[in-house]
Amino acid sequence: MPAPSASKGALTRDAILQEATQVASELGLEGLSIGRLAEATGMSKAGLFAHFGSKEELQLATLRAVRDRVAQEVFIPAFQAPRGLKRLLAVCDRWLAYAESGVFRGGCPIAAASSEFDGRPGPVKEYTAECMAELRQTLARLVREAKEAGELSKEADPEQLAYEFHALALGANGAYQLFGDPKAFAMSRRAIKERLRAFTAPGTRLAPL
Amino acid sequence: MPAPSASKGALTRDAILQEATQVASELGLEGLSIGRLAEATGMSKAGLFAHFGSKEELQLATLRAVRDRVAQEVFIPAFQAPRGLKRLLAVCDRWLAYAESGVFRGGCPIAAASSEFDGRPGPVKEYTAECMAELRQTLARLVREAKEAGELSKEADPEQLAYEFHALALGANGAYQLFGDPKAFAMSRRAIKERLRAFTAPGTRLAPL
DNA sequence: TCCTTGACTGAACGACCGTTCGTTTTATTG
DNA sequence: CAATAAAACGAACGGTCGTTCAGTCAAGGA
Repeated sequence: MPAPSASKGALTRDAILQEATQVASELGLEGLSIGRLAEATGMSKAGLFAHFGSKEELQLATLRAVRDRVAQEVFIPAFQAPRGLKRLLAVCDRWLAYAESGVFRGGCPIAAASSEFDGRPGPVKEYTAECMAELRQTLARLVREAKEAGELSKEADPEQLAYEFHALALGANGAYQLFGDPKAFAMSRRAIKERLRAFTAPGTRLAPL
Repeated sequence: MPAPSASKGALTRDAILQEATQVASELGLEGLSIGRLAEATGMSKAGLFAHFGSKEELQLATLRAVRDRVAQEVFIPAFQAPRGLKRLLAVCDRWLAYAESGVFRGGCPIAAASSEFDGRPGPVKEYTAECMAELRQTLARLVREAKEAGELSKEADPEQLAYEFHALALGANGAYQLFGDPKAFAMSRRAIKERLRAFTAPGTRLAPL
């Protein structure tokens, strides 16, 4: 992930953030303490701290790193699918695969942060809300494009469907973490597929999802 | 809520737990610190601590208090609806109303705890998982009963639908807390209604939900 | 070669954490 | 009312938290 010609500081910063995203995934952004993170990365508290200047900035940097990772794991590959229904399904499928894959052992850190900080106003809450809103708006846009392509009927409500798919994605992420049951992903996939079926022409293929 | 003839100890314990559920709702079960809780209830740390013996026991007692409240706000009234589709809709509707009502200002504390502790094995995680599983199993049973009553077709999969409704309920709770947008509840209600519509006889009334 | 700059360290800070202890106050009961 | 039990207290414990600061060390440019 780090550019090969990056300075020494940027290199260790990236190493810190990689560890930080894992901890945030399992223990949350508050459980991500500077002392523990310093020990895990083999450096001093003060040395690590200097890279961020405050705990809040460390939390924000961690979330930004997660967002970048989501872009590479979900959005960039999914957007190679042709515009329309296929692209919509690709984003749903990729996000679920991302949550299932174990790239973050404790599930999506942004999802965790959105629950952890929804009662704590401030920049961290705002940033996670932005990320969540972005995902939902993207889904809504993809539904709209599938309608424009004639693959979904006029009755399909983009905001409504985006809301539902978003809830099903987060639900699978949460259920998997809480119960350890990987069937959650299959159930969310099925729910999305069957919901879309109501808005497609009778013979339509709702491919690999 | 407390029995009128309860001892003094039980009374203050109930008062502590009422405050604790509010804090847990907004700041989570880890944010619920004994010092802050003591200050909020106007007693000393040691005095409060003695009621529980450990922080973990305080957390468990808080969750038990929330569960009792959910029973009174959701399950008991909803189960007065006649068995079948109406009872299923009543549970969904009541749970959403509970999440929207502000009985817990930061949303459902059990939902918050399930996210906060899903990466921390132990009694607290186990208890929240039990509560969540109970809700899902109840929903599945109600779908089954609606099928037996002939109100839902044979194709309706109780576990699948329970999973979906559960995800939509948690999704509304989370979206409302994060975005402050009460439309989330209407969208979850609509999603549940339209999903059930696919399994009902053409003219069926999907009443007040 | 000297000097600057950036990265990092070790020690310390005040604040708060959960928890323990001994004592004092308050309820309950005979 | 007196005796006993329960409840609440203040002070302190070791530990961790985020943060600050002065100092070390190595790399890079003039």
